Amino acid sequence: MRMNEGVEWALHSCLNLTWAEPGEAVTAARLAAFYGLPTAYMNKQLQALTRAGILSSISGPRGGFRLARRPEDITLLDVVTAIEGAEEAFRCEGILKEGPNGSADVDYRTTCLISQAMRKGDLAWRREIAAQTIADLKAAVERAYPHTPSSTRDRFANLRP
Amino acid sequence: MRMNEGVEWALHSCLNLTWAEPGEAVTAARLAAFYGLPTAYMNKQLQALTRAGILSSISGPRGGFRLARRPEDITLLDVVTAIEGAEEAFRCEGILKEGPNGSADVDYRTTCLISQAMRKGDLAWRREIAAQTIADLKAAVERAYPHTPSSTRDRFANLRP
DNA sequence: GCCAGCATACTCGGATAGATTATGTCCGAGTTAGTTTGG
DNA sequence: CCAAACTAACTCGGACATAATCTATCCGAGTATGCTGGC
Repeated sequence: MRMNEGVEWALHSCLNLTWAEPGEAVTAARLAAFYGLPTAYMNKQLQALTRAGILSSISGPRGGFRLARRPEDITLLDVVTAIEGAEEAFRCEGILKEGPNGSADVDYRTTCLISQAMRKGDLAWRREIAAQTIADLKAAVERAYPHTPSSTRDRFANLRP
Repeated sequence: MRMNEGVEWALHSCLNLTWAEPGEAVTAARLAAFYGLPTAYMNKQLQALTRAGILSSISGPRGGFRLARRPEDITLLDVVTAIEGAEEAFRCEGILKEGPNGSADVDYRTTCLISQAMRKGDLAWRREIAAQTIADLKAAVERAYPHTPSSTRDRFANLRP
């Protein structure tokens, strides 16, 4: 049950984009070089974020990615869902169908008590990370590491990808 | 981030074992046939539960598996951890090491604020499913479906695996 | 009739293949910037 | 000198390989059972 590596990349990239020059689009190559990551695969993650409406993309020279919404309106759950998909972690495949008194017509995701119990956990997880936004993270980082905004901008400016 | 299919099998099997005849060991073949699942793979899951101290196994004729502890002392988290392992879902690989002012000596799982934010979600999930035991499920099922204990025992007795 | 020894069938346990998903890479469609050429 | 068209480089986007993990299977080590033969 490991989460995709791309989730970490996506979260860091969204955060980094909050510190980019206003109106500036940052290319996938720069966002990847920021952490020494493979460009093409980073591009893949950014595409997923774009499809989810979290980033907007611009083609051609001077192109790249920028945040499509305000950081206050992007929750961590949004980012995770964009990369991982929306389905819950626990899979109720409805094995009760084959058990005693089982029926193929019943939706065991709603009637099976095990499924319900696991869903409680899933919902608690979702609630927790949906309560935190990129803006919250940005503020917390700037409080703990005040130099981060400027050093991020510097790195974007000086990186030669 | 899909959870192993085996988690569902393990949870149902633990529950079924609470309804077995007291002192009776149930073979992997019967537990698998209960839901029409492949025996050998079910055996693999039961082995994991045994290694985790949730079940105890007995070899030879009249052998099989039984609960190693009281249902009150087995949480859903115990079962999930036995199958999935103990590591958390979100992977902080410490990509900040390669970022500006990054250091190879720092443990970014504790200092990275993104990692901390995601850990909040992970802990909420763990807390929720650790609060529920096999005994709780057993009681809930018996309340909702009173015939389940006897029909489970019947199926164990009559299954010809 | 009773007991000891033995063969046998049964069960778990770990080692071994196959399928699915995640990871990583490549090249083409579209776009913008700069250049060139003609008026 | 100015403007319009063109060239060329750059960027995203999706299609294509490779690696890791999950799923499924197989066979061997060990054990309790039931039988057999002797006392």
